[in-house]
Amino acid sequence: MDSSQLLKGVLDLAVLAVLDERDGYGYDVVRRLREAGLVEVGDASVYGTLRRLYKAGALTSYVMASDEGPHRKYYGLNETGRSMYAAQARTWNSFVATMASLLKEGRG
Amino acid sequence: MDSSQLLKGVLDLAVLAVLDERDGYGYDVVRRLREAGLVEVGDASVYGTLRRLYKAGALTSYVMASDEGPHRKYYGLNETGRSMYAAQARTWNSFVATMASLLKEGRG
DNA sequence: GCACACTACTGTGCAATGCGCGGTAGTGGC
DNA sequence: GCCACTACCGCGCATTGCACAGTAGTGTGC
Repeated sequence: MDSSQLLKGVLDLAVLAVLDERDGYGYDVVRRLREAGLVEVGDASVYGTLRRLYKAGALTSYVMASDEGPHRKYYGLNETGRSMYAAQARTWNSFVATMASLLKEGRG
Repeated sequence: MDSSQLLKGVLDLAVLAVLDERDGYGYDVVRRLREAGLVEVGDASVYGTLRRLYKAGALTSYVMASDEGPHRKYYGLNETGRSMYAAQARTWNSFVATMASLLKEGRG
């Protein structure tokens, strides 16, 4: 198992988490995820996730010019996105708890 | 997000965990996972995972007759399986920790 | 002795999603 | 002009969980 498989279904949550902290554009989200420890995340995955979340109505989007390169497409959470974030965080936490109890039994 | 996506890449670990506790056959593993809280796990997924892990050399396999139905194909961890289990558990735990720090930042 | 339910395993095809790779563009340094 | 870095997008692939259908053994009710 490399963590690429672990990301399945959780990348949405991770992206929602960084955007909940503050709006960001694709390249920036990639950097923030990597700094947070998700070093193996691919840029294409993040762009794809952002587009998917936007299409799902969870994100707002606005374009801004930049001094240091091409334009940046910023994304931010809207109400739908925030409740999606909360719901997914809950699901994730209970899932983690379930896994924790499973793993403990064989080792405690 | 339904937890089916969360299972991606983690079902291996979950199956290794229940087999580490004690040998089991497919149907039994499904039941134990569901009792542990993974209620949405599909039987075909578990059988597929068992076959995959067996093919990867992580499991031993032996067939036993049963009083209450057809034969049962038992699976158990071998050395490879145990080290795979330990490695995946470590990866999982550090991944969970990374996610936890990500989620915390946006909420206090 | 036949239909049915429950146990137990298998195969096929599908859908979701992360990724590698390559392509397009803008800005600045040499 | 060429290259590096920033920034974004599209294509096709691999993995993997699942629904569904099928095979088979055992016991129950009639």
